[in-house]
Amino acid sequence: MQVRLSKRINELLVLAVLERGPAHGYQIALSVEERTGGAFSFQHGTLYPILHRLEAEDRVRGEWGGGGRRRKTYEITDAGRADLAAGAEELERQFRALMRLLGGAHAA
Amino acid sequence: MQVRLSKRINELLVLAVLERGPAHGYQIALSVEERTGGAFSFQHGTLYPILHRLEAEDRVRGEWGGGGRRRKTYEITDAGRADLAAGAEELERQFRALMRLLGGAHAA
DNA sequence: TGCGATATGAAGATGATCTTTATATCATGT
DNA sequence: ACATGATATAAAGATCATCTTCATATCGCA
Repeated sequence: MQVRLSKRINELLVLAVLERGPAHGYQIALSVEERTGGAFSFQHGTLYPILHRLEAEDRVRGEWGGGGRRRKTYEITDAGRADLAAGAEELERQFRALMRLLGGAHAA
Repeated sequence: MQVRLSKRINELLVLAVLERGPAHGYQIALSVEERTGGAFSFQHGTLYPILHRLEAEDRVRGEWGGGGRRRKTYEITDAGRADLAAGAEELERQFRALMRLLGGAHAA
């Protein structure tokens, strides 16, 4: 698997949540879990490094929010949006190829 | 992600190929690449450990084939077939959940 | 008799993810 | 006032899957 699928999926999940509007890390984790019906979730030791990577690569922009509480709000950048669109398409292509091969194996 | 998706996918790819009939490692690698249109492929340093794991867990059965050439032919077991069916279904469920979230992000 | 393809496996490196630890604020109950 | 649990982030260390490389060996072809 040339591209690490899990890594890519994790990035896309974060970007997809942020496409709906800015959020901070904790919210993103809750959102992913809720919006995938529990199929995907983040350990916080996984999520924050991903956010830092996305930020370092300008796919998201992070800003420390005011108000006592130490919290950082992220928003998706244009580059992030483009990456999300390309990634979602590529991922769907990959999964179709995968399910074609697995397809005969399960009922329904 | 509670279950490592890539690991699971790799196992299912191998099992799916073997469901079509016995094969040895090298053939499995070619088959996966061909049948997924290049979307998935194995490095041999990845494939053989997977086969050994599947064999140790009785999801496949390996037998050293005769004929000079050192080659081991694998066939899927009943447990492997059951695992494949369950895995394919679970994977499709996960994929649908994923695409629901990513869905708005790409054209078509 | 080289060379490339076929064929398998072990060892070491890389790196993504998970667990743990640390820190700190806020809301709620008592 | 104080404890507790939820919110919130991050670094450090452990684990483990995957990749790269090294090692071995046969087969077909030029």
